[in-house]
Amino acid sequence: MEGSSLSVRKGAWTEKEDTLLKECIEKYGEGKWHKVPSRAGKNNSDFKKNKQMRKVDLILNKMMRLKSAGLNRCRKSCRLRWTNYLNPNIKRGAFAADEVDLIIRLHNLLGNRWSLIAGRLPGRTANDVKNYFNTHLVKKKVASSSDPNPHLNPPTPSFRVIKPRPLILSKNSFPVILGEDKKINTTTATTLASNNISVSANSDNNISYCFPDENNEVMWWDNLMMNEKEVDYLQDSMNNFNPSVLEDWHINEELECSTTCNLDEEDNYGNLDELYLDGELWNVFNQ
DNA sequence: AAATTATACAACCGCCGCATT
DNA sequence: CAATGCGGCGGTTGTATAATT
Repeated sequence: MEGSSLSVRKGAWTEKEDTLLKECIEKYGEGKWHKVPSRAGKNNSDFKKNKQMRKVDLILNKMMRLKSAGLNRCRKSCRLRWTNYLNPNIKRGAFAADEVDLIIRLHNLLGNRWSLIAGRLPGRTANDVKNYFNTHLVKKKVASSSDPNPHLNPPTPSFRVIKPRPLILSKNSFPVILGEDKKINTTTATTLASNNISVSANSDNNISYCFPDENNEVMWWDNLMMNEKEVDYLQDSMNNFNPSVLEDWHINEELECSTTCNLDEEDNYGNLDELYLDGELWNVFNQ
């Protein structure tokens, strides 16, 4: 699949190209993919030239694509080859049963967001996950359909995709914060506490959900597993919220503040037992 | 054994959001 | 503010290999 001298190579990568790319990544690190084709296949001294010379190099490389000595590949091809194949962190071999289980669960939650799904499977790439799903999981579902003409009447998937919903709300649609008694209503507290969801607000009165510990895998998972019913419940609470209850709650105009809600089973109220003005807004989950 | 079909997965394409110019 | 370039993503295709006829 050799193209003309001015076009970039396509198709399968050769060993030589792989070597050039690996050496380039080892030398310069990942990223800056637009620079990779010109960097790969050159020795260090070439890149100690002055800025102007490097610019000339780049132009020349664009024209010549380093015909024989360098890597005649576009930036996207380089990135793809590295992220999907050459990266030493990639795990090879068949998917384990627990990995498959996780893929199915995450796909139910996230839909075809392969990069997100792969992000929870160490060593697996989005392409791997996508390929695996399409070849091993989708076909099984389709094959189970009894419809003789799937083109006219496509089979209904046996799984339901629940897409995550953004949970950032304006002050006037948010039900949680009450007045000086530092209490929140029962239903909201129950939902929040059972999902370990925290609430945060900045000085513009924009209130957001966040997860309590972004480094805690179990927490992350628990919160993601919040099902559609629970989300509906929460949204419903928000829709029925009376904004007047917010009036007594003062947001420090200088500092950002955040709260953590825990359900108190004794009086069935969610006590606002943590409130800190540390100037640091909790990491917002979604925008 | 040869031809055909199915499968697996590497790679490409077009689009998008974001940052920079 | 528009244009441009970049990194990244998901859908789709291409192709080598395996399985079947």
